[in-house]
Amino acid sequence: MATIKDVAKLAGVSPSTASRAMHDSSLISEETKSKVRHAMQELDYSPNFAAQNLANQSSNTIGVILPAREEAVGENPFFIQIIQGLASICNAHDYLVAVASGQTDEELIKNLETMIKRGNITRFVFVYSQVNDPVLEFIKQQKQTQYVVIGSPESDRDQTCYVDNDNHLAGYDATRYLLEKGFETVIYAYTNLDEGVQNARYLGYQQALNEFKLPKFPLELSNRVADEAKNAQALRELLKKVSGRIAVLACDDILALDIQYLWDLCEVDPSKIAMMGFNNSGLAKIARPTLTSVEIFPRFLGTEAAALVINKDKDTFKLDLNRVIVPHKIIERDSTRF
Amino acid sequence: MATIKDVAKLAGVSPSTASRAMHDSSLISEETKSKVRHAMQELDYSPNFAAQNLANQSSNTIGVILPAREEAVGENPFFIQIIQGLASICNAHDYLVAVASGQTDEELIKNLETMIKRGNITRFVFVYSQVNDPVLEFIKQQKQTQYVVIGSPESDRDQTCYVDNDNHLAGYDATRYLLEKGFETVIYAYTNLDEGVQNARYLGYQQALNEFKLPKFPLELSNRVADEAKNAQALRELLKKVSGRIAVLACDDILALDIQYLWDLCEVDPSKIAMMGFNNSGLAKIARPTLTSVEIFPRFLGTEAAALVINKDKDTFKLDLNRVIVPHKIIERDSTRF
DNA sequence: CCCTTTCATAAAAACGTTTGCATATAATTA
DNA sequence: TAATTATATGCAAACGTTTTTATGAAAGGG
Repeated sequence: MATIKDVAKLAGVSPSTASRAMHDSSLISEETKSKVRHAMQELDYSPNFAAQNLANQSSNTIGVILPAREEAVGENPFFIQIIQGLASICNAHDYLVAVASGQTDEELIKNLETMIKRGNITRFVFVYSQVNDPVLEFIKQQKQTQYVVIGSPESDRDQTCYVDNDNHLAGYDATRYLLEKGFETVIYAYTNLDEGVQNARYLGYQQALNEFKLPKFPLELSNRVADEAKNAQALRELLKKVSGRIAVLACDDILALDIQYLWDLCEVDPSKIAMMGFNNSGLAKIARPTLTSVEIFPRFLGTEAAALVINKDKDTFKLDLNRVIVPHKIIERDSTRF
Repeated sequence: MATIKDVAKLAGVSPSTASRAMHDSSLISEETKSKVRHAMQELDYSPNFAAQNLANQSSNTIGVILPAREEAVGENPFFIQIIQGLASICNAHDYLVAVASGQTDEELIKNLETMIKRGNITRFVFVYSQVNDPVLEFIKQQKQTQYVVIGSPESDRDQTCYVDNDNHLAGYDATRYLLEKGFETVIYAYTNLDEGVQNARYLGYQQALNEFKLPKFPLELSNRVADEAKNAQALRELLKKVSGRIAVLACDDILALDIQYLWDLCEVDPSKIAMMGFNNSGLAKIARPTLTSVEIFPRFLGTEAAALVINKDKDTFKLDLNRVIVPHKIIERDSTRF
């Protein structure tokens, strides 16, 4: 494997000159740069990461932090697309992407300590966001570390750099879409309004209904299987109060699917009620009827986060790049086509 | 940050002695080792990865390779659990886990080249397996690289190191489970027998039926939404030929769910037909009725792969450790409880 | 034409380890 | 007691970069 010394020798210069030429230093003449470039080509040279890291006292590595809670991992079908996007961009910029994980928060933090201390890793991407996250707290405390959160940061929103969808707007757009389709009643189904995403979508839903001067029908359901009867009961009660053409907007596709299973237990004709979800997950395509949903482009969450975190060292970095909003798109399917 | 020189100075020895002491070299007296250990503690020392990598000409980094095809990523809900498991174990052993990805195979290979050449990364884990995979081919060609495949290697099975479930056995066990429950007809539904997993499960299914001297009923379905009517037709045809208590064993939970949507189009009472799937995905819990499925413990695929790839350098490495089979477990739910 | 500045390059030190070789001391043997 | 061998340690080079400092040549100014 060729080293910078080989390049230098072939180009007839010293290693220091070769190094500077490679970094396009203004100290080096165009002529010499050209010689060095040719030597590099000739030898198929590319610099060694370890040596660079050692000399620069910094690693060209981005740490990506997965949540420790096993459930959290299972729940989110997007992680992998996010990581894919992240790794694509980072790799393309010659950054390595190192995954940090663990079975508990403590273990995860211990692993992060290692990465920071021994690996000189200073830039991180959280692929989740949680209230009172001790892991985030830990990273925040470290000197010299920088991080980007994917999702809506649960605290210090103004001080943290994040990339997210605009869930408020998505809720608004979805609701308007239904209203403009002529549905007179739109129900918003959720499981837990303490969860940021569900809440944001709910606020958007409210805003749209306010603009149309229509009443809101929030419906809290349980996502526990055992509570099915209770859920059906809640749904039945609510349906008694409403009239006209009805649509149910569920906070995500899974809940939408859950509700579709509930119709049997209610005395309504499912084909008369429109359904809509969020996330455009695989489920939406296989459900019957196929489910209208809001695509949120998880891959772009990854690519945008990568762009942010990579540019963090460049001092040209602007504050208004601190938050990136990935757009969404309504994917219309059979569940709202009538 | 403390370096080995600081430790050496505090312990009153030279850096080389300190280094040897840390590696528990037999050249160093127990007394000196103890002094060094104390100094390490005192200074909270831990070695710098970049320096070690440079000196050792090898990186303590495991590359984990995600498939380039976007669909492949979306399809497999296990990736993230696998990576979680992998990262947990690797991090615990002071290995970094670097993700390699790309939008196309070419891009992915280019990124891998960088990791190998510039990053000194020589050990990889494929979190997927594919026939005629150019990426695998590329890694195989490299000198000095070692890799573990998660899933069943599609070629060179005897020469490659892999960790997988025993899908044949899983198919067998699932079928036996149904037969022992008293179902007289077991249908195996699949979408593509060219796919290794579906095929292996099918073979196990066949074996069980042979042992029971019962006829096999393979049923090929399309997973394209547009083919729903065709699927229903195929199912209806098949049902005409069979009798007694019937169970459908689908090659995975998604297909099982798909089939449940099909009952309406057939003239059968769904509550009379048992359903069973594989993978114990989230779907199995939310389906109605809840779906009996075979849990395959994806996290362990990751942890076992990590153990394999980490031990690959130790020359104690035995051939019979070359393949690791992660056990499965039938999770009984309502869809087969009658 | 000498002095100063600018420009282009080289030499050497540094980053934090590991390791081959040399060396010093203690223990053994003749 | 001198010669030999074990045992324990230090020195210095090496890994492949970057960067500070030094050096030489050309150019500009008076």
